[in-house]
Amino acid sequence: MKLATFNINGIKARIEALPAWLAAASPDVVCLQEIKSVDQAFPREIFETMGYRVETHGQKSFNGVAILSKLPLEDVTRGLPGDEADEQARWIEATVMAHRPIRVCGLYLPNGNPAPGPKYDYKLGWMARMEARARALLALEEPTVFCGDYNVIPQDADAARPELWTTDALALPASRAAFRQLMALGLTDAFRARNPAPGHYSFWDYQAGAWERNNGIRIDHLLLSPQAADLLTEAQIDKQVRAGDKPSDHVPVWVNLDI
DNA sequence: ATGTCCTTACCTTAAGGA
Repeated sequence: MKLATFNINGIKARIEALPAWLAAASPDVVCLQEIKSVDQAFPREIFETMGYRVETHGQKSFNGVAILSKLPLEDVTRGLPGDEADEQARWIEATVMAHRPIRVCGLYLPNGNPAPGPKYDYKLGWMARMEARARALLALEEPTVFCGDYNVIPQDADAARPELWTTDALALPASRAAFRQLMALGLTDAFRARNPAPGHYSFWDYQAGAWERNNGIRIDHLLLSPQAADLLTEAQIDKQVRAGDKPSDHVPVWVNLDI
């Protein structure tokens, strides 16, 4: 099963690039972030025609996540537990009915800039809530994948120019500590596990010629439960998508699971 | 670290977010 994560930075703006990548890459399941659309406005027919089931958790203008799947989905839930007052659409879960069921969580972790400040407080609070949710899911000891835009550069090796990010919410020590704490629950960073060398990125800013200079960062991750990690055969970044027509500032990251 | 992009709205232009 090929499972991908892709921050598309707006479904309306990516209405051509996303189907083009789906047709070329043929993932079985894709978690999308930043759909920037309410559920009713999401162009689901385009993807249904391509053989995908479509589950969205959107909001107006900002954020919004979705799962596209060629396999049946069960028990779809929306929203990250732990704060009834949080109205930002950043979390969706579904059980993908592969040969063996696999729980997939699609997430768009808050950016947190500027830090310090209320946005950074929200980021750290959100990460604590995610850790609680991950802990509960991991206790089930089933194949589970947490994939999405984490807005965290885990290590200096995940940035072309780490010195540019030292005061940024994506790389501050507290952000990295919260990410490490999540990993310490027993998760495997799929891409890093299969590609230990530095120099692989999933995001290049639109500004200042970041793509042309390969000034990238790796912030889109698929974290695997032990039972999912046992199934991992391959993990890749579709870097060339960033050079395509009207690209997102992120590119797809995907894994193959032997399931 | 800002040479851009996306979305919305008091919509031929600015703002907020990233």
